Amino acid sequence: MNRWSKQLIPTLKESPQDAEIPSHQLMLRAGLIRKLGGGLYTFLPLGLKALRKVERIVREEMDRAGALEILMPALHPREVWERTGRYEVLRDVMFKIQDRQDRELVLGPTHEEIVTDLVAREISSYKQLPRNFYQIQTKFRDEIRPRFGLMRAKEFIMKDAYSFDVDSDAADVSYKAMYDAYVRIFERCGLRTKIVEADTGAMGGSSSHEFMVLADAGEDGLVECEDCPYAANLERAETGKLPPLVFDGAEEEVETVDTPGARTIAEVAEFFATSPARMIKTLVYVADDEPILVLAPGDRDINEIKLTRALGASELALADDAVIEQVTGAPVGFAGPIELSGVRMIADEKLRGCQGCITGANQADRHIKNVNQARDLPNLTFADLVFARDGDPCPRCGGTLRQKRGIEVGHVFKLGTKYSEKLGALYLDEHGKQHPAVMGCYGIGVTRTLQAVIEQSHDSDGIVWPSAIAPFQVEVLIITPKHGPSMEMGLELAAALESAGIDVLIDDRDERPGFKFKDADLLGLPVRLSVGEKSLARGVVEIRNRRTGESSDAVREEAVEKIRQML
RNA sequence: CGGGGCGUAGCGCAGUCUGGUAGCGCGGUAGCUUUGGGAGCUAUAGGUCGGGGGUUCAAAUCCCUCCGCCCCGACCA
Repeated sequence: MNRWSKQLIPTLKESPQDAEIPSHQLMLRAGLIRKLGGGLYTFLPLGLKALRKVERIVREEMDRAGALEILMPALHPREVWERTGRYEVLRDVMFKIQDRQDRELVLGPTHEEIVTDLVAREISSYKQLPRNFYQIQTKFRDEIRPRFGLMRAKEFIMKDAYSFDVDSDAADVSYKAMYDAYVRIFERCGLRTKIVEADTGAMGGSSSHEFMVLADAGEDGLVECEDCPYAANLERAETGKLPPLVFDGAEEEVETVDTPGARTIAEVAEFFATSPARMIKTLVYVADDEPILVLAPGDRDINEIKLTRALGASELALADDAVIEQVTGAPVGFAGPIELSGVRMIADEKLRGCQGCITGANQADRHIKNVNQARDLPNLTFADLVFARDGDPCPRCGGTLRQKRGIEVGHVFKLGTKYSEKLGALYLDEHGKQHPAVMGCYGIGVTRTLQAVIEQSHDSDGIVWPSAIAPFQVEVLIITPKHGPSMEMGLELAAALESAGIDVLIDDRDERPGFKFKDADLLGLPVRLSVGEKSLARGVVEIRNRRTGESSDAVREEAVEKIRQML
């Protein structure tokens, strides 16, 4: 019997100062978590109960998909990370420590190296493949900026899985199995997710999908097509072809114009009394030590991931002022592609065929107008370099893309053989020939998923838990605990519910009814069963659905069955 | 790391500009009343005013410095 009076459920009437988004506020107010420091949280009994339910769903679906649960250490010797070169890549996100022998260890931010090392030692034959290993474990990342409670924490619980296959086709099958398992997991958690094409980032690999929970508080931008299933993370999203940008002055010769004080796109556009879209934004980047002139429409933002990819660069950064002046021969703010030689240029596709545009003259306080790409910049290299945005055409069907924000709760990657080659995860085929295993990796942010559920399912009164992961499914609220018959009836019903396999919390506190009702709404358990003197006098108890707010009376005998049907 | 904000009782805040007995609401404890949507009255406990240094007869308040937290940005699996 779980009695509130014996629990630790410290609810708060007011929202703590340092919580900004609804899910974070509610987790604190409903007594699920407490903060220890930035990005560090204690799970209180109720929060832990919900977390365990998410974990159980994840475990069941991973097992069902044939993955094998293991548990790897959170502490790793530095050398393992150096073997793949990722010590450098992830240097800044890893917590580093020394043991008493001054050996260097890191707290694991992820486990590709560790699991691949295991497979390298234990698997040697095609007969042992495919295999998929997973764990549910605490990860550590020295986040630049922890945020929003569990949404981005320094320490968080992740389910990570790693598949190993004989070849790429087989790996696709493993990938699909995980993809399908993820769909079921999030469905069972009561989450509506949007699956988007994603960038593989520091993970490497060929393709990946992210499972996003649409929410204004989400940290990731994404676009989805109104007319077809296309959806992608903004980091990756492409756009369909737009008509060439043609403005007034298209037929006229280029002309250099004095533009005193107009330096930014907005200032220049204002000077010419036109829109930023007419500007050819010219940025100087340095890619692997080589300066590059990057051109884009003035109202678009450069997507550095796309740019890096298009250039085939490994390092990319905006040039500093000195480099810009050296390349353009002018102060910052007046760069342009016209009559500039000796520097590599790349332009966004949307500038192809543009006419009547305005750009910098590579002279202080001067710009050039009537630029016609085909005539004035005939030898440009084009690539997709800018972020897609709301209203752009869909790259698949030409429909309209809508921009949204989302919380990334799951991510699946096809990794290829990057890790298996470097760490020697090789197997022998039936002809005795050695091959690296083809890998995939699959993550679910378990703690983040829990918070995402609340972000997606709450109202002005509190949390609205999906039944599957609610800390308890039913709250038996005894209105006047001092009234003997009420208490007896409450305990009896709670016992009956529990024998029916339903999790029950009994609010037996000696508090005013209104106070307890408010707390019940805040906690948001799916069903509230109120036992009070008045209704007992009529021989009934009250059953209320948290989500719909509908309530109805039930006699003792039918209460359990009625509740069971609501869950 | 850049920009902004904050740090005063468990929580939410006032007081800081203009130095002079540390406050309010909620919460806690005890009692009485109340009891179907965050009750009322009374009493009571609870503070290194984030830390350190300085100025001053006197510092929550002014100065220096450090720390922590939140937001925006950059960055990130």
